[in-house]
Amino acid sequence: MKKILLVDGNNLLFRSYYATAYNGNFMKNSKGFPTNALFGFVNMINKIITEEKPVYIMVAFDKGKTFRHAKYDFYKGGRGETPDELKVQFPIAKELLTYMGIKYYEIDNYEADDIIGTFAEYCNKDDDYDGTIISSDKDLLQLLSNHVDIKLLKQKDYIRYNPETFKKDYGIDPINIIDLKALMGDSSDNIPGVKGIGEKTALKLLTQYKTLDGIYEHIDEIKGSTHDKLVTDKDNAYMSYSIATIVKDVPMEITIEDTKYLEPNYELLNKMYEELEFYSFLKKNEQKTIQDINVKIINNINDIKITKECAIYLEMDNTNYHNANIIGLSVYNEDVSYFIPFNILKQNPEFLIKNIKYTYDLKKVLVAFKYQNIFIDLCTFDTMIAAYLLEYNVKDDITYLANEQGYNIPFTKTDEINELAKISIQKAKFIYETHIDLLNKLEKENMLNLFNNIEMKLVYVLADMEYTGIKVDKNILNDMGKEIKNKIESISSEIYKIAGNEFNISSPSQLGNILFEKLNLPHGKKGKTGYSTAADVLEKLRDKHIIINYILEYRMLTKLYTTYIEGLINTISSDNKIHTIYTQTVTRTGRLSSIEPNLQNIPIRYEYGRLIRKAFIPSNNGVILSSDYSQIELRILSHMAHIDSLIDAFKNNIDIHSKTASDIYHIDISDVTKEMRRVAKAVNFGIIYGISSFGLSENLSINPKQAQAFIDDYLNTYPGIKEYMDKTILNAHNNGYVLTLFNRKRTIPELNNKNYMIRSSAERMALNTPIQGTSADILKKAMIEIYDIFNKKNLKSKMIVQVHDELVFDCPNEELEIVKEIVKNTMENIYKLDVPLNVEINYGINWYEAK
DNA sequence: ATGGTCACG
DNA sequence: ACGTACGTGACCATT
Repeated sequence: MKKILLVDGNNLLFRSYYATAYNGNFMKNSKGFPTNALFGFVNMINKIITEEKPVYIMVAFDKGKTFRHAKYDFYKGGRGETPDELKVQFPIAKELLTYMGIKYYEIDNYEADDIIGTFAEYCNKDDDYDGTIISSDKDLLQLLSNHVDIKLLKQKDYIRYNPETFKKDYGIDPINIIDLKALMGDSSDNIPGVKGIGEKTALKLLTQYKTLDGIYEHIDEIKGSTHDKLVTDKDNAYMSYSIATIVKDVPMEITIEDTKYLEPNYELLNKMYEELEFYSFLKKNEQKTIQDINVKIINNINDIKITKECAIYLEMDNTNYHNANIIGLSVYNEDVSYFIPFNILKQNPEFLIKNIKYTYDLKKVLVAFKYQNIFIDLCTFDTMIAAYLLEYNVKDDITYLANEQGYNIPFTKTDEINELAKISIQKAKFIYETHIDLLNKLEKENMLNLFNNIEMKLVYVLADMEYTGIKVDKNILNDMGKEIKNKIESISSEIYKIAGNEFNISSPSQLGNILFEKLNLPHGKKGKTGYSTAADVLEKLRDKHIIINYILEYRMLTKLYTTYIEGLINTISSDNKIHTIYTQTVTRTGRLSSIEPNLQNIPIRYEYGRLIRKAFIPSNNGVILSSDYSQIELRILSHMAHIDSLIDAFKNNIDIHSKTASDIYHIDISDVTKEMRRVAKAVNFGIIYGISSFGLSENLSINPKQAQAFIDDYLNTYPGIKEYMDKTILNAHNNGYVLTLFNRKRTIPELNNKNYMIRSSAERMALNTPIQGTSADILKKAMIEIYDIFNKKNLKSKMIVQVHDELVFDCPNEELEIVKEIVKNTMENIYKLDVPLNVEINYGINWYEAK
């Protein structure tokens, strides 16, 4: 059996163009030639080839006047024009394919679909071949057969359909997609369909009568308005049917054997990549040679001569630097390129560290050196941070970024010191050579304050927090673990008894089988793999069967056991502390995240899980002190949108959710019930997240209409919020990005996506990011300031954990009062908004008691 | 490797 | 009619 890939070239190019284009502002090479669609296209083709390993592959394009109408009209604002910036990329795509060793076809007056349809038909007629279609266009589903499947591309990944899986999902045979389209139409394809009939009605009709013909044969059995609509639009339905049908007999003298995937012509391909400035693709085809730098591997500390600022790259043997050894240090500037093995380095690093100015992942360097009792404090430029702020793709391995920037550093992991030194020094070289460019870019974006005064300073704060760590009482975790384990065992046997057999309760698919097949409970939404057994689905089934309670209990207990008992115990170091790593370059909003372990999601909402916090204790006699901002995001929103009534409420310390409740229910605040407050709280969250009636309705378990009524009431009460939201979205569309108060930038290419769902999601990001991001900025500023004050006052107290709007301190008893004062004062006054910031402080003998 | 689930703000 | 809340990370089962 030989496999042929049938790639929808038009679809791929259009997708990648519109995924990354916003208002004429998109990727071009330095000559100004647009390259955004091509970049995605090449990426996609490479990915498909790695994943599918085809023997045969062809790419189809539309050509000439397409009679099944402009599928992409929607994008073109009805003008029927493909944007010039996209048009010019088509010929290049075809040229690239040729160099890649891939055949492409375009045939006068046919669409890509038809060529694919014809190849699909070849596969159906010849048992030697199987075809796989690559496209995001659901039209092509009609081509599914025993010999043809499809990889239906989604935003991030794909779904693979064959006739069976398709029928399972849609309830009709693939070929009836045509009948479906004939009924429901397709606006993106200019297929009218029958007016007033949507997917639901169409599917109902088709399950009963199988085809369009079937429906009209039994038209008398169909009653009501559906009947009338069908009669009125009969002609349209049949016309739509013919438009929706993909041609399977395009006259062409091509055979599958013609489409054999050939060896690429690397010379021409690379030349083209050079032209397009696709350096990251270039490297894949080149010999992985190492540029000849004269690297000196230092054997004697006295051989080192450094007179000016240099870039360094630290080589370690593990990505978790709390548990890793230093292999050596590369040092680079125009005059020197050294590789200093660890045993030499540790002899006398003092003279070196004052010249360390440019790094990649400074925090890693700081922490690793702290473990060696070496303290660095003069480095002011970190490539990783700069690149993150400028929205480059930043990973903890520098090689990715360097290669994306046109460098050619191999990913090879090696123990051989000469080779390692050569590779390592190139990383330092990359850091040295690019720092000015990055600084210029930061300046151009008005981000120097954010970079220098927030992010770079924060690196030192975080390094100290990570190195300090938080002390953990292992016995408490062990004791809880024993209790939880017993509970899990008895609940499991209870579940097996009810189910009638033993199975893996942790397997969603096995559990789904038991619940929805064996016990016949009503099932809700289904995902790609089967029925959902998520907590919100099970919650609705609580009354239907006692097993549900047991399962929810089992879920909670196993989560606690695996993640918070076993998981945490595994991360405790020999000093009885947990040393997390705060990732400063991951989130799209500017928040931190915490890994290995994640200390930002330790249970708190439910009492039993919350007990885990008893294991987090002060390092000596003292307290764990926690300080958190109350409703910081709502305050920021009130500030940014200038909502006087909310600002006043905050000024007067009025409970904001009750205030909102009184406003949207139009009652006095003293008459607000708990339930009203709960609803108002959900609405407030919704506003921050970029509200949708559906989202709110899900959250509150009410119907979307009621939810919409709440939203309308809210926005009528606070017209300023509505204006602010409209303005934010409009600006986001115009610019293609949003900013926080401190100029942190988030580019959102999906704002222009043709898909309503994706575009809406982008708009919600545009609404949420300035709020969440500004909150993150403020937290970071407060952390830096508190850290400085603690140092200046020589306090023993330590900031040890950050949880987005909360800081946690390890505080000796004698410093309790001063720390309370410093922390509250600093956090509340770190930045003046039109609203006051309010901080609550709690403390106790462990994290649990600090509530 | 990826999706489902669930822990947090 | 579409099919949804924003931002994360860890673990398990499954491919």
